[in-house]
Amino acid sequence: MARKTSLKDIANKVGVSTSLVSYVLNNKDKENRVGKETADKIRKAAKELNYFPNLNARSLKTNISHTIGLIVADISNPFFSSLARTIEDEAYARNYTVIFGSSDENNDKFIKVLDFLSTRQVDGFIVASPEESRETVLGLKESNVPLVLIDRYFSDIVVNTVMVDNFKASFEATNHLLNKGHKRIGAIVYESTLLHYQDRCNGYLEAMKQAGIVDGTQFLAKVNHQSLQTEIQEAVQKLIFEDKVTAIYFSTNTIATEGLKQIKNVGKKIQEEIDVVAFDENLIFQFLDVHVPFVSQPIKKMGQEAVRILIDQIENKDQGIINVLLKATLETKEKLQKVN
Amino acid sequence: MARKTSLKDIANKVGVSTSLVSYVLNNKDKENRVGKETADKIRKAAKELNYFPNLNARSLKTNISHTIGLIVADISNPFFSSLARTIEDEAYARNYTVIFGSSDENNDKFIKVLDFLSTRQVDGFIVASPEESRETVLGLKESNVPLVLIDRYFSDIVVNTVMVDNFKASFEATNHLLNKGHKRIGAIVYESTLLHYQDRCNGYLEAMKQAGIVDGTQFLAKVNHQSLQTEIQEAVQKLIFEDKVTAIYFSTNTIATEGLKQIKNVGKKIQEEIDVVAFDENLIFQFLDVHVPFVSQPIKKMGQEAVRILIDQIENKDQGIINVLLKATLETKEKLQKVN
DNA sequence: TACTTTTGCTTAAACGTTAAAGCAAAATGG
DNA sequence: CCATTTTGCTTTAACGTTTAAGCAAAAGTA
Repeated sequence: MARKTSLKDIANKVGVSTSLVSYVLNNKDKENRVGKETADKIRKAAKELNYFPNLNARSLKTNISHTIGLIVADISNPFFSSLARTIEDEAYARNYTVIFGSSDENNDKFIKVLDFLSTRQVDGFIVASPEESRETVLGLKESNVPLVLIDRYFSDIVVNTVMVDNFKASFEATNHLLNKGHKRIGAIVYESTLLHYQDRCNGYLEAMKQAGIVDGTQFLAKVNHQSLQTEIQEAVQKLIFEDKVTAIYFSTNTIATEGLKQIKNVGKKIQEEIDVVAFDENLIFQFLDVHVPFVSQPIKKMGQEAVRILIDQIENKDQGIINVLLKATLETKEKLQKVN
Repeated sequence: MARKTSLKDIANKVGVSTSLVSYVLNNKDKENRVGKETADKIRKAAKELNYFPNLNARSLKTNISHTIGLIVADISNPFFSSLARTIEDEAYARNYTVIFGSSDENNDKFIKVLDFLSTRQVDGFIVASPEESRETVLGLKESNVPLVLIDRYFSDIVVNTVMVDNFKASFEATNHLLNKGHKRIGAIVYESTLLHYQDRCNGYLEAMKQAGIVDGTQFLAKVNHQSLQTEIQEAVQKLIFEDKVTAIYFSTNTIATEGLKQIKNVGKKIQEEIDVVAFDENLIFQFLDVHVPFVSQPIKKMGQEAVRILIDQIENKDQGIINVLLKATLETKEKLQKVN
């Protein structure tokens, strides 16, 4: 691979010092009293030699790499890849690139990715922190690297966050079912230490409690991330046949997918026999003969806010700790029809 | 953000020169005759000071950034995000990070992303080149940056590629329908200059031709990427009601999703009334009451091969131009049942 | 004319690394 | 015991930038 052209190459060609070239190409020629003619010659030569600055060198000198690190649970998960996309767009627009890594909900992998990216001198991190990562995030925060937590948070770590109001959305989703007259409403949630998942769980429980119908924990199934498929299979069967629920709330995308499959598998008609509501949009909803109400997350807004906060922090337009709490809205059939 | 510890900090602490520290931490202490005790002291100090090398500085010196650039059409598209994931895993395992960008099937954006990543001194590119990007890819190739094209190719540009045999897979998919006795088989493909899409189209046409039943072009609907939804709507209606096809081949993931929706919308039963086959797996297949045969792409293998070829090239284990053609297999109901 | 100011440039040092070259002291060999 | 080799380290320069400081010539002022 041929060596790229450097400031020095341009300087030699024009017959000036590299400093002048640097000033001109950074559009600081006016402040630094570079002659108009020389400036033009330099710009022309830069074009001719197809010059691109070496950002590593610049970063070494300026300590700003214009790169942000994005760590999510799994980039191939549609929620995170959509998030990644909006983060990419926003970052590019601000002249930043993004390096990414997946943690697989595993703190050790998370640490590995963090080290990997630190080594690349990223200017800051946008992080969806995995299970068991409290200490790691705390350490990260204490290292004073600009940091924004997205999607997940820790109640006792004061740091920038961009979150969705999971509790409220869950509460509303459950209420939707309650309002339709259901009393025996099941819920399937992740067995997880992650607070945002617990919020979803608590939103459901609170709605049930306020409705005063029954102790919600009775109809609550917690499933494990690893053995999702079999556990959801069991959960759906238990809820339907033992607990005789008439509706189920699925608290995540993946749970909804598997859960709906199971309802079909056990021979029940979705919505007619077992009413449902889900957290997160899902392509498959379009293929059910009925409309599944779902909690829609403002992914684009989340990504934009996260990048904005992070870059402001990096560039010292610092405004202290910022916590953005976005509203996730329940999309029902009625609501959609109103739009059309 | 507190300054990170550098080689110099360690050198000062131990009381030696930075060179020694560099040798030791790069495990070149033996070759460079560093005393055992000093080496131990250096390693200890590095631990204590929580040293991480500055890869920008190293890269500046060595001209190797251990970063690869990944450019796809859209990272939020499930095919590409899955690909990104396997590329990430493979790259990390080889001590490389990946920076990504989406081209949106647009050559100008593609060029912008390329420049952006070049500037970051990536060691090489894995690229799913967008529409109208022949000249750009040619230029990239001529710049001698290590490069692997993935998913898409140009017949007249000799460069590393990792492809799937689209023609053959399409041919087999169409034959599957022919073997079931269908004669009037429609196909919906992208109107595109991208050869891999054309290959899919040609695979269909060739199968139809060999079957000698009818001129396939008659049942071929080309749809535009931009106005997908409406065009597929029209295409499906035309194929079913005017051309009286009894089966349809969907040549991409997105086309299949929209196409299947339309079949339902016009009141036809999938498979019973209109038989189908699709290119690429799709979550929604699980939600149809019938099994949709589909062409399964070896995404993991694609990512692994691309990274392997690229890094070998970067590290000069150069083996000339490599073209990998992977087989995409038709997954039918019968086949799946054999596995279980 | 003799000064100050402005203009247009160069020099030099630094960022954190790597690695070739150099150099003294200790160890070895005959 | 002197010459050679080995050992253990340092010095130096370089990668491509940025930027403060410096300096001579031209222009302005009085």
